[in-house]
Amino acid sequence: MSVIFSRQCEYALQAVLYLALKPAGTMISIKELTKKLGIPYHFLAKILQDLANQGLLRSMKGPTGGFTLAHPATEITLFHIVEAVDGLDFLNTCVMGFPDCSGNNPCAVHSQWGSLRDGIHSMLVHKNMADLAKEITKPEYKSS
Amino acid sequence: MSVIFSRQCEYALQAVLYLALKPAGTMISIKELTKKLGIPYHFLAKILQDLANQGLLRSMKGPTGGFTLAHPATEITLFHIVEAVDGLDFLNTCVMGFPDCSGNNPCAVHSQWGSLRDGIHSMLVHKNMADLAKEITKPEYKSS
DNA sequence: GTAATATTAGACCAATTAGTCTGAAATGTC
DNA sequence: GACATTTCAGACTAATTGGTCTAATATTAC
Ligand code: FES
Ligand code: FES
Repeated sequence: MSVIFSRQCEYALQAVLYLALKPAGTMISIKELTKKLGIPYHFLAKILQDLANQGLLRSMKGPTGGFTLAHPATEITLFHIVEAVDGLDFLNTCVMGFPDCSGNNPCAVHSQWGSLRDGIHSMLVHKNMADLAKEITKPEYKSS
Repeated sequence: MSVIFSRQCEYALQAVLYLALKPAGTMISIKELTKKLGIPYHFLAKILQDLANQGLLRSMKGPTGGFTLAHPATEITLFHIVEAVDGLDFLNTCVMGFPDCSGNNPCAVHSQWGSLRDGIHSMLVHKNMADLAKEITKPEYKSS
């Protein structure tokens, strides 16, 4: 199992971060992304298409075509991507799997989990792509 | 998607908690568990068998048979159950899906995720079944 | 010992998620 | 306009997880 987010979502996060590192408006092809990030070509294609349809990315066909951020990197957060790919269910589901995660009918770890979840939530909301681009040290993002 | 743990693991947590509410040594049948907790009978059977094989539960066949905790409720933590069912991968995998989650090659949210993860980890370790049994208010656990 | 009741074991099926393939449509270059 | 290169759309396959079914075995009660 992956941690919290689906693999699809993880790939989306990685790819969008890669785009954020390029000068605004630069078109990046799936080919380049798949080569640098090691994500299966056609799978990534579908994910990016989806993000484009949802307005997070812009795309263009033909040679010199590719994908680019649809908004300034400062305005795209991790949260936007997670929301677009996996949805927001993780914000109100119970760790122990009980159906109603709320103050009404809390499980025995509800309050503790609540604050941890808030922590995750705020991490996602406060980290925008420009921040991440500045902090990233992974080599696959750095070369050319 | 479930939050962090597989559905199997969620069911295990719910079931073990149910056992912890009964006087030590009381044998509880799958039938009772499945009725009270709404978990599919045969699926739960497999999960409990597995927990028994791993030494967390004791089981007995025949009428008056069933399952019971193999150790005092104070000595079984959420962590023990998660470890037995899902394993400990969640403790060292990257939120963004990168292969190596460590200080060597951290992603841009590694340190923040690290402390949140530690929070989850310590929640699991510090909550034992006796604690949970005391705190639980869910009706399905309370009636006889 | 017989019958009833419970777990055990393992094969099996269903649903979801991950990943592949093919062909069409758009765009840039010559 | 022909051609190469790219995304686009959707059907398809593979793998994992969730869930079902059946027959066997152990135990209790009569
Ligand atoms: S009810 Fe369990 S985490 Fe909210
Ligand atoms: S490297 Fe991403 S969370 Fe550790």
